[in-house]
Amino acid sequence: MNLNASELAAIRRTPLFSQLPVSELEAILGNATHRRLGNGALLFAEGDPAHSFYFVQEGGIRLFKLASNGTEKVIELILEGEMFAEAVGFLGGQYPVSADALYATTVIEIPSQNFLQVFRSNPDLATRMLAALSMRLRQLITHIQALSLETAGQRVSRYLLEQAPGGAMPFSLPAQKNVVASRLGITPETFSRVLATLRAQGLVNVEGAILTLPDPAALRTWGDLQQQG
Amino acid sequence: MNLNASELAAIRRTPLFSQLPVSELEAILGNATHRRLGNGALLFAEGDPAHSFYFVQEGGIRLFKLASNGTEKVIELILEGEMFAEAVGFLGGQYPVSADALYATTVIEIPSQNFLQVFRSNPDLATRMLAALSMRLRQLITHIQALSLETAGQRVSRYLLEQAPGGAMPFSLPAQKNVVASRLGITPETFSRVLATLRAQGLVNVEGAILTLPDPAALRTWGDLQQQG
DNA sequence: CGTCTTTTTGAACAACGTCAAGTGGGGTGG
DNA sequence: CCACCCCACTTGACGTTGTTCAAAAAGACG
Repeated sequence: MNLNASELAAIRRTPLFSQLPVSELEAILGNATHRRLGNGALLFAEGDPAHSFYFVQEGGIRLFKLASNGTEKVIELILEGEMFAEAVGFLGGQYPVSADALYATTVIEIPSQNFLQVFRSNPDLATRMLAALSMRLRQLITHIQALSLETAGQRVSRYLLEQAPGGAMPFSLPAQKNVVASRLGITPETFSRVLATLRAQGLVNVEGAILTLPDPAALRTWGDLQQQG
Repeated sequence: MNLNASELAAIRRTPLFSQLPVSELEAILGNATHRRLGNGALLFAEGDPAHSFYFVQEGGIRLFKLASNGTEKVIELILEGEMFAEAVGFLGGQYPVSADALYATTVIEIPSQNFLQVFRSNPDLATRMLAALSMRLRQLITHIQALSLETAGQRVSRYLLEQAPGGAMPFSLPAQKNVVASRLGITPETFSRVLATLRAQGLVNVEGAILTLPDPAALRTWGDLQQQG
């Protein structure tokens, strides 16, 4: 195994692997390797044969799709300590999205092959896997709902509320504003404008890259008011 | 078991159960029951405890979410012979969407409990399940992409092309136009207008409720041209 | 036929995107 | 230490798409 103790521990903190016996975890991670990615480096492209899934050890990953006119649409942002592309091995097909690094990033690449073997003999792992997937399914459904019936204001306020740990703690955006904007399905300009109104109303404090939500409840109310109709 | 032979056969035509040994299939379907729904009848609501998944024996189901202002957004349309909500049992939680009948509909309600048991002892079923889920995951990702970077015209043309079996065969929309429009994330009015232009250009023929695409390739090209940017 | 619902059509409006010009801050080199 | 540049971000003016509201037309059904 190519991983050290602290890396193992990190992987064990994911819901999927938290209670897997050591022997099986080792079987899965047997061929795992590190991949170090510079800022913006491509990890895989949409359509590439899907042979591995990934754990973000440090940094962040952007999952996106390319439209035929060349513009990119961010589907999801994966941050430190999270896993992604776990599901792809099961169709033996291709990655449905492209992935690149939000900044200097280290991922652990885990070939799906070993995982599939352990999976077949460990019902508990299988169940966890299903749970993880169905959770992601729900997130995507929420995402769809947000895109199709929320205004830009609603999406931004909701996103900020999701980011704020606890509710009023300071936090920083996980990526550049144009990336976050794309994740929200809006342009950087619109994102900037919404943030400006929010700041003007005292609902968001901006100090450099650090954001604070002085009154999360008020922000939530404001978001609801944005509703069109 | 409450199901007759032809019902069993129908269920066996789903990818998930196509190769499951009879004994296990019977174990899963042991407590299955019929549910007959009138036009528009509610099967379950978002937030209801999720105890079962469903097979559409006859008719169709609309999965939707309610916004806080009361408007409904269609997430997916489930037609005859398809299954849905397979995944919910694994989180033991609540349905993330509401479901009602598109027209008079019969579904087979399968308690997830039995399924979970068989699942734990049958790695093959588990693998199929994962495959099914990751396929649905991909569909949702496509859906998200469509909503966030395709114009109304593109979405309609793509949807029509998806519906047309083979390419040029006549077909009818699976639901009323306002339902389909919502599924596409547009208003009925916009849907109607797009269809009107399409008809004017000879790309779609409308005879009552029956649509035909005389030239699928041309329709696809037209859709690509709608691209904004 | 008359009524009710679905669909179509029309016109005005609003939200968001686009294009373009500015602002500001952090890093680099003088 | 300061000046400059570069890049991300902001701000402004304008155009387009799709929504909204309203009303007419077309089906469905008794």
